[in-house]
Amino acid sequence: MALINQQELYIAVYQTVSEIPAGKVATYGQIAKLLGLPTYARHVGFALSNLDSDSSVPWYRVVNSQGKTHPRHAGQPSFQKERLIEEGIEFNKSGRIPLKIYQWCP
DNA sequence: CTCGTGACTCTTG
DNA sequence: ACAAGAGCCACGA
Repeated sequence: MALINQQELYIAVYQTVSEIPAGKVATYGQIAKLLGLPTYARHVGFALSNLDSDSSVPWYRVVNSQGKTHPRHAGQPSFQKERLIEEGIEFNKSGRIPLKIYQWCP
């Protein structure tokens, strides 16, 4: 699908993120690529930053390419971990998610 | 038009 | 595994 307004991009991001099944994770870059925007990883992240805490979008299933989240946004680092573990996702020794196993493959 | 900003990604060392 | 630098695109001032 061809976008491209910030608003449309946000909507598309929310929709795509919502499609992520439980027990799987995706990276910002992956979301962007799925939308046909390989270089829009930052915008994907920005779209999620606009998200309200009341939103039903599972943003915690979205991590960066290293299977981790930046400390920049991490208000509650344990929240994401607990939430993911609850869905069956386990963390590596270094606290990262093994994307090889848990990355969402559409 | 130029500059600064942003939940990112990739390549190096 | 971690840190730093460069690249990337859209938007507001």
